[in-house]
Amino acid sequence: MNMIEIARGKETSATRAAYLLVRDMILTGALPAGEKIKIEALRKRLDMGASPVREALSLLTSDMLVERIDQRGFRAAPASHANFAEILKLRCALEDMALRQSIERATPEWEERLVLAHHHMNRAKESATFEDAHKAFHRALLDNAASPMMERYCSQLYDLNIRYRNLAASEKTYQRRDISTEHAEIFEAAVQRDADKASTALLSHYRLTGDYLAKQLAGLQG
Amino acid sequence: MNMIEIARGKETSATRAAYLLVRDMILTGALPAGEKIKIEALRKRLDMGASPVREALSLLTSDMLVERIDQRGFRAAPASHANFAEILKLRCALEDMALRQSIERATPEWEERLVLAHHHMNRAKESATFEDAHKAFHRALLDNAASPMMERYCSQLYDLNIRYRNLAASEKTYQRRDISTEHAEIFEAAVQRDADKASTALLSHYRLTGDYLAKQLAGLQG
DNA sequence: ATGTCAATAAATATCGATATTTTTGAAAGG
DNA sequence: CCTTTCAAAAATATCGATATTTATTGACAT
Repeated sequence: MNMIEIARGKETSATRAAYLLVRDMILTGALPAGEKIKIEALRKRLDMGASPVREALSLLTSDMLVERIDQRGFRAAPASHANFAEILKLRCALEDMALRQSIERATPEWEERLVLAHHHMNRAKESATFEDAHKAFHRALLDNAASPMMERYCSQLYDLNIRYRNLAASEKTYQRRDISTEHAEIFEAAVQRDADKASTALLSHYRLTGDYLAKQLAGLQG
Repeated sequence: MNMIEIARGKETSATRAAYLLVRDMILTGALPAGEKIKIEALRKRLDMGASPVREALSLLTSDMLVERIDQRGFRAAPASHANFAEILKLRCALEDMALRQSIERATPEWEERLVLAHHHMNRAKESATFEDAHKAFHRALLDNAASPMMERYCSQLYDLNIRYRNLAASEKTYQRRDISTEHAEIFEAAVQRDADKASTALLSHYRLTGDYLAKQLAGLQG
């Protein structure tokens, strides 16, 4: 049973299966940035009708992973240095706000969720589930802001950033910096409910990663 | 010839026509907040197949004007005080950033665009085109930030706010405050390239309008 | 009355075929 | 040699019909 059948089996609707699969294809670069997405080819590859594919692509527009051009179909969102810089800037602004709001509303329950998310991430080091655990940790940090729109924006920006990480990873070098120390710093500050310290640590984490990635992305136009 | 035919004639694709029409229906309240949107009914009303309607609704999901629930269709995004407060907060944060960036990059060309936008808005006072001119003025303020994602977010949030204004307008009272003075203040500060002053004026404009609307929206849950 | 269950009705999701539009590529003209 | 033009090919957009899923109703038991 291949990935497509698994996704179709698990997910209730063909549209949702297509959404998740295409999303993954764009994030991993299987559908390269800026490239035209041909409905017919995708339709066959995913083994479903054109309607759910089109609908999935329309939904991916929300996430700024797909661009829709009236009467001439869809394309994977282009990647550029300028776009990457914009994502970094917006992330810093929004996550600063979300994290402060999260800490402001801190409860023992949130603290426990955070402890677990951090633990799971450390546990998953080097494993295939690390990416998921990492995302879950970052999500848990902001969760408590109880601000659905902000969460949505942050989640979208996280994914867009992952895409650039994957783009950079296809270049030769690998991350050297000790990420887990940075995560621990953010985590400790959040648990201590020190918003300034936590935010500073989080933003510095993003900016360091950003600088690092920007260097790897030298082959990008824009 | 009715509105639908006009929209279909002007717009190249049925999907785009549906997108604009349904968007308008939600912003004006013709499709009430939180209400289920039945494909078949819309399909007949817009006189087109189900596919473009579904696709338009999927696109409106980007704008947070429509919610999609797998296997049980679409609904107009619910409205609540909490949601309204969130929109206001995000607008303030993002537009502050965008306006400062816009002013930082100020050029004579931008200044001229701003002058015109402000003039058109004043000219359109009391006219049916005021809403468009008002939106154009606010857009022009942020335009020069040259940050497509930020512009998109700001534009989305502007529309979401308009929806609440329309919701409030259906209540009895009307705006008393002198809006044009506030606009003039923002405008003058921007032209003087005083970012702090401009941002303060803009945010105060939003917060005053926000407070005013919040009072009108007493009939809302949440 | 109240809750459950099955049968029915309604609505969504999806398919396959067709109409429209854009793209391609080769021939003609400057 | 470069542009323009037009027909063929390819791709998108849309429709109408059908399969699936969810919601409703009313009979029946508690």
